[in-house]
Amino acid sequence: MSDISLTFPDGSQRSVRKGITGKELAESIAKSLAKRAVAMSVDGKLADLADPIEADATVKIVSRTDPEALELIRHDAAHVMAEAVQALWPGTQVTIGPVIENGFFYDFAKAEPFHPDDLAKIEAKMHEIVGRNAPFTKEFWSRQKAKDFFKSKGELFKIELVDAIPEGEDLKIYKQGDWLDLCRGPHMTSTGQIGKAFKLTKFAGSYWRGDHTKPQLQRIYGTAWATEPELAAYLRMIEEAEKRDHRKLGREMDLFHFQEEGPGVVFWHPKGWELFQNLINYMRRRQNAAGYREVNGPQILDKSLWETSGHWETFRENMFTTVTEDERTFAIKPMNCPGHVQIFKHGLRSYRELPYRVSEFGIVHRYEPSGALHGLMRVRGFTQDDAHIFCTHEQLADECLKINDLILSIYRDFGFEEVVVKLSTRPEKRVGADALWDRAEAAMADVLKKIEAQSGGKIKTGINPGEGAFYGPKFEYVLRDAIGRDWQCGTTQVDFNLPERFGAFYIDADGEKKVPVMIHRAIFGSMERFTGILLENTAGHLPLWLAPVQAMVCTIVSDADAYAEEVLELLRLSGLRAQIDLRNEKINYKVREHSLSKTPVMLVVGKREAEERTVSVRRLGSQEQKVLPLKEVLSQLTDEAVPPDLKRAKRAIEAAA
RNA sequence: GCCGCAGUAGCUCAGGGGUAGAGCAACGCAUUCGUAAUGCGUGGGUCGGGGGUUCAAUUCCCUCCUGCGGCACCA
Repeated sequence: MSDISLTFPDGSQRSVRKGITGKELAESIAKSLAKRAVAMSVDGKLADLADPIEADATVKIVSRTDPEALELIRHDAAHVMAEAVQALWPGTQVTIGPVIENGFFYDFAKAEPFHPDDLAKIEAKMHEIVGRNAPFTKEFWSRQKAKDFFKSKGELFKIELVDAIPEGEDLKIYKQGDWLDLCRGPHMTSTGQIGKAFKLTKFAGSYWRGDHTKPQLQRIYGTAWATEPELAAYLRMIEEAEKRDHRKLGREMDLFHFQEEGPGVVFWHPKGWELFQNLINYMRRRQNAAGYREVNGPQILDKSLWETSGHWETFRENMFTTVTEDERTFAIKPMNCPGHVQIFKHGLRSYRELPYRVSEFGIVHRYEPSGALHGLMRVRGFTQDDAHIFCTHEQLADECLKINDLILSIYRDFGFEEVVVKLSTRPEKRVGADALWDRAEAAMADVLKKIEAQSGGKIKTGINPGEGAFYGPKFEYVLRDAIGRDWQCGTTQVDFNLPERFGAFYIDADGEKKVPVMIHRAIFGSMERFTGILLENTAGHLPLWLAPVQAMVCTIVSDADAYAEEVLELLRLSGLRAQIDLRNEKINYKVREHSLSKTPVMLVVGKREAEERTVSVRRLGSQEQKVLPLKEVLSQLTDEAVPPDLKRAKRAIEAAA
């Protein structure tokens, strides 16, 4: 029998018998290793320990605590959960149970819904199965055998899965004791390797194959880790995430609320609106500096306009409409683009005016599915930091790159450095000829390459096939927040359709009428949603330039009231958003209250400060107190409160002058 | 929209076939106090809406609305 050469993680090489299994290999290396081994990695690909190694490869024996084993623990836990559910509720069909970030799920078909208490029952049964420590064994079955078997068990979904496996591919069955499942593998050596560090977290509805026209299944989510401290740390992390839920922060900080009569629309309170306006003002400055001019389009327009734009055909079910006394049908705008095209079209445009960039903080309404609504993150009425650029084909790529620069620069101002740019290509439901789509997608693919190259590898890119807007392909900018969640915010969409549909044109240098290309772009996307993201990212600890109330002057005794009023007045004259708390309460009480409402700066004044004309400064999140001269505090705070773009401008002016 | 769960005072929540309770908040009084809750007192609820069962419904049933967790959809 011939030998093969294996390379190990430490770089050493060894010649072994061809067809040696991972288990044999581990045993030949060290008994202790064989004991710890749960799987192996062959050329970076996880495999069962019982698999034979047939060719030269880099091999690592994986033990339970290796990072590679984590997905196996989770996958094995999914299998054990499926066994547990079938043991508790015979007749339940199993479907699929993949590993996901931080855990796993399994989708079941069961006539009776699960009850919340069932999670504990299933968990207990899982512990029992893990305790039995039955080995995972793999068998290769014929298609027919598998189908006959699952048919006899009434597992109709599994039969569909068998049919979906391409001809020529092995059909693997993994057994754990008496229970078995169709599975691609690999698995660890036995159920006992899963350990105890798992927990079922929630259950939910789902659709077979993710398709809402297919049967509804019941999904159970779980999390699993190699060790119990890791599980505990994960559960703590979840708790932390809940604490920074923007809906909770919105209430605690008195920023906004929702109520029954307005599903999906926001009631902004004074402090929330202040924050919102700070964001708008920042964006307005950035856009104006980048050559955009702000406009405002009508909120309600005749149906005919939406027919021309194609919205009536492709977006109708998402639109709020109204019929007036005279029986005209109007729609509340779900997008700003048709309005901007009207502005472009008004009067004759010369090629000299291109690129023609118009921006609008456009309030749009979309009838979103009820189940999609989620705080500020998904609403039915929201403000877009929208803009449209009318340009020539030649200008298109350059404009996309300019937008890219602007977007990335703005995200950096909010501390979002990790950004992924994705190109979404033509969807099934679309307007425009395929030739136009070919052209747009080719141009965008080219720009995407440039974006990646330009960033020096910092920006990751990707493709979302079929997810473009109905009028054109788009770039989606996805940012990652402080706790690792991804949010799609910005978007750049190239549109060869709308200008043509509306008959928009410009007079070119040769005196001919030409149809411009239109670029739709948004940076925050939805101002509401970005506010929510920002709140969760900062856990409510907003930077001073954004905080609705920047400083709270708190008195210790009423003897300091007059001085406190004077401090307040000076703060306000300095352009700071300050408030005063003269209530007859202890300072502990005031500090606690303003800490809970996340006021960034507390300026405490008592008798001493009043006499010395100082203030005691306490920053949110810190117990430290600094007693400083009033003058110094004013200059420090005013400096800190300058928005990042104005700070840059200030520096630029100083450098140039 | 689909599946499941929930809706009780401004907030957080307890209760449960005989028309409701706590803490915080609010209001009043006292307290002038050095960095995360001063004390005492008072007021406040058609128990999400509608319908049904019942002598009696906040409680049980139906239905609608809203929210929550997913799915599907998406900025």
